[in-house]
Amino acid sequence: MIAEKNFVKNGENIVINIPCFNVGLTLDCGQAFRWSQTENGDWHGVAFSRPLTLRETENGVEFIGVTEEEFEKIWVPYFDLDRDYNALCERFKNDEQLSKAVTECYGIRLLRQEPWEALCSFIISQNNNIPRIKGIVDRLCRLLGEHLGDDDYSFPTPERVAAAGIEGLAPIRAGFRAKYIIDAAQKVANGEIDFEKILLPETSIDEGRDELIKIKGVGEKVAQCTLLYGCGKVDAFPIDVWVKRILAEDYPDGLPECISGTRGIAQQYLFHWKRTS
DNA sequence: TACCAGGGCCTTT
DNA sequence: AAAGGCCATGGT
Repeated sequence: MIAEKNFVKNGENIVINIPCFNVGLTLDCGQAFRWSQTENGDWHGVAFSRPLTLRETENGVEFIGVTEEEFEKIWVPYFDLDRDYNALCERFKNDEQLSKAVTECYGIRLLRQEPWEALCSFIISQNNNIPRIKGIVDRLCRLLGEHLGDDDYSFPTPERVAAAGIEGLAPIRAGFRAKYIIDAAQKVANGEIDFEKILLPETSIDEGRDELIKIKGVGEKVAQCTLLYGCGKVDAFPIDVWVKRILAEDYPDGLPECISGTRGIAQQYLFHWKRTS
């Protein structure tokens, strides 16, 4: 179900036309690391072990080769298509800086990724740059993920990663982060970290954070990223070097009231706006 | 509270 | 082409 129900089946494809969905911005604004643009301008990647190609046309966004069932079950939640971003952005415009951010970065949607993938990806992100993060994640998936045909691989399960061990991860060249990835994989695989519970709406951000920081190499920032991008906690608020700068320069007296409840989405607009301006 | 931990991208010289 | 700064950080 989409808030503004506006999709049609076009042969093998689903075409949607909804406000505030810029595919390139959404997939390349630093929240996910497994999407890339092909030569003809399409976007291709893998999520939930399903390869997907997206195409922006004048009729809307085409989900190539996707059934209605897969669209509803997988891609509507992944691309947060049930949320009314126009209403959200209107609310954000009550703040001066945010008003610029949502105008200049119009079309960003917050992706609802798999919890384990988000956790692992943001452990890899620490003290690292985006091109290299993508490289490490790509090598991890090729090394331990399931081959899905063509050049597509699933994100490896925590069990597979834990079994590989620190030495087994050497080929992905994650550096000092390898030991953190293994500790995370072990704690998720043995149930010490229970994403089923963290995913429950009644589990608070603080509760989730307290669980996640038990993992070596997971501090406040990586925990907040995992909750925001992987656990549907849209009020989680990761503070990296860019957001720290924004807080110091633009919000010395604290965050505006108009983002309460969805602070993480506001953060995504501010982060990308600051980084690209 | 500093400083250190892989490695490589990217800008500057 | 070589150098050096920097990077969606956390541990010690």
